[in-house]
Amino acid sequence: MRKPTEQSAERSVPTSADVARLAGVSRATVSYVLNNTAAVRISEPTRRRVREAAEELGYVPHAAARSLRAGHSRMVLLPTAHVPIGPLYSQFFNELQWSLRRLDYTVVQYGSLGLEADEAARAWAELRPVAVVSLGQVQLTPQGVEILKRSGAKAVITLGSQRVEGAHALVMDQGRVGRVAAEHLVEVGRRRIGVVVPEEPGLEMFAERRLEGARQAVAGTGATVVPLPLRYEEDSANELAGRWRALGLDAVFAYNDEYAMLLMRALQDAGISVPEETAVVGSDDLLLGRLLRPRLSTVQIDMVIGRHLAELVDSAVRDPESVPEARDLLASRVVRRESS
Amino acid sequence: MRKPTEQSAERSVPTSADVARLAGVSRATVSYVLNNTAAVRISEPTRRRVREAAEELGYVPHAAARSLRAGHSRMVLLPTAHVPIGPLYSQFFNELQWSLRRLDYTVVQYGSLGLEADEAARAWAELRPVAVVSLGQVQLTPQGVEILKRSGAKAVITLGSQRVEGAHALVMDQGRVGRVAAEHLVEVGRRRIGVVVPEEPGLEMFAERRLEGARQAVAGTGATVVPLPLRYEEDSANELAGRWRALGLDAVFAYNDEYAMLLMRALQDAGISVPEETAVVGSDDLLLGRLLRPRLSTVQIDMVIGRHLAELVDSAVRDPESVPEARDLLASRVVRRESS
DNA sequence: ACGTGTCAGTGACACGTGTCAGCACTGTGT
DNA sequence: ACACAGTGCTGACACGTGTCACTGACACGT
Repeated sequence: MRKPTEQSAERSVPTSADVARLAGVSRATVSYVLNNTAAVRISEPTRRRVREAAEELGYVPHAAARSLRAGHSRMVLLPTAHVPIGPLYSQFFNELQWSLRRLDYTVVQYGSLGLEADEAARAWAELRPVAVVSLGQVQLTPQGVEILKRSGAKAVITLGSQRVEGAHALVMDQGRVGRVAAEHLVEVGRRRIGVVVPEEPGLEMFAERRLEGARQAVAGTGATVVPLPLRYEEDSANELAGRWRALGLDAVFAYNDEYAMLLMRALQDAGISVPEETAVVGSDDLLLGRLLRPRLSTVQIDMVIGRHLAELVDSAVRDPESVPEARDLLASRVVRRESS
Repeated sequence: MRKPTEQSAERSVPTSADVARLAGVSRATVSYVLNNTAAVRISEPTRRRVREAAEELGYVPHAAARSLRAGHSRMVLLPTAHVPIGPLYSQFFNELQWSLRRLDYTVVQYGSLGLEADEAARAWAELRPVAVVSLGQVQLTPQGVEILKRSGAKAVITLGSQRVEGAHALVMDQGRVGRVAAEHLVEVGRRRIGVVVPEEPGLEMFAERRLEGARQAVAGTGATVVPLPLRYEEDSANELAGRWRALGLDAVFAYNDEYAMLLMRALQDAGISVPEETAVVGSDDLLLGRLLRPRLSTVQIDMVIGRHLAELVDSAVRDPESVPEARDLLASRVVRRESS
């Protein structure tokens, strides 16, 4: 009764030593049994005793101790700042998470709101993740990448259009979205095509690429592209619609279904007929776009990036030297409704 | 030149021992300096040498080792399954993250997609978080709570309308949203009020409470409430609109601006005039709702929960026995536009 | 009686960190 | 000359885990 092991220290969390004591075996045996270590043979009765003891104590291994001993973890860190919204992102994210779990990684999102670039990198490095996937919300510097790699990260991967020295990159071909939209508009006979460029921060890298894609699509067709800065507010849209005739456009690719809806309403309120006078095309195929009259034409995007990205992570972890510089084509097609 | 410490073991992660060696001091001193331990006095020149050595090696402390030694962490775990979308959630989430950081907690989101309840709890427990905030996407059982508490979690907090034995709860008064909506509709003279109940999984707990709130609001006024199951699809909305006249409703609170927009369009297509024949009220005050004609009336919700929740976490960690059973009123008001 | 082999399990170390007790010096008062 | 306090630093332990080298016990063939 002098040892405080049994019930007196009730509130301390059980360790594998406690399990070993209860099962009457050594700690090593406990480890072998609970991890199903193949190279060691333990008799079935002993296995049962260990498992029952673990169950009874409610033993849960200590991840930190485990990865400390192992010298590495299977943690993939996903820095998060302002959560982007929308079903597309949600789908991508779920797919990434799911695919990484299948590959036996643990996905951890780390809130990095309000941290400066290298400060953030240091915070991430403390967790010793095996890989870091940056969605471009926190700007990653080459120094940041160096910090992470030095801390043992096998792979640092940037997603999107940014490219950082030392990091792997999965380039999303956002340009493709602009390209198919502009191609469609040219095909239906439009000549002067506006391209909405959102002014909201954090969207630049998508917007710029889509604009660029549209430019490529019209090259050599005689059509032209005009960038149109727009904030996601009614006033901004009305202001733009007010000087629409002066711009002399007969079509607009509006970055997004949301921006498209906003702009289309403003155009109609300003007396501009859609699609006769101006065609409107959005992107993402939101259900809400189908509710407007005319129904909104849109670019439908297949989000298969999640699985690609997961595989990129895995191969980069296995062999950090291989730099596949993957590129995803963002398979996308125009769904023509009534607004174009 | 026989020690592989300097450049030959280049690729190994620097530890505090390496820093100590380079600075020519003991490891203890390094720890004291880098943590600014108040109770120990170290001369300024030594401090500088240590800091410079740490800088030169790119030393980053090992969070796992640290929390292993400390016996506790400042990690708040936020299980994530299907990411809910929408600006409201985004705002809440950023606020929570920000507030917890100010209280010196580290927020970690853990992807728990596809895990069963207690399996998930065990996975979380491995990380030994000091607190777990469950948003109700993964159903938490009393056993799950027990597992977490036994693993050292000081606070297990559920957010939303679920309540779990053993866990603290921050009850969001979702009923309030339904209440103000229904009150408004009664006030403008409506008598038979439909309340849309989304059939999508994961929304039940919100939907049920809002319905309940609407029921409370009409009690004693002579008005009645009719629940209307609806999927977020055009077909479902059209089907509902097709039998609208048979339902004999003169108003509907549609759970959401999105559902409201969907339903309103279907009603109009079915020849039912809004708001004359049927008034429509949504919730969340999406910008897009203002684009429809008539403009959508909506319930505007103040999301101040983030800070409340952070404070609840902190107080629960400080004194796990205190059970404040907090309740948030979801301060909300109707913004009347043209659809009601 | 002795080497050889298999089975079932154990003891001890290392991972990187924080902290406690203690040690060598130096000044300071008597 | 000695006690005493203060300063600046170090040695050693503990946290919980995985794994390697090793040990007793027993069976078998000669």
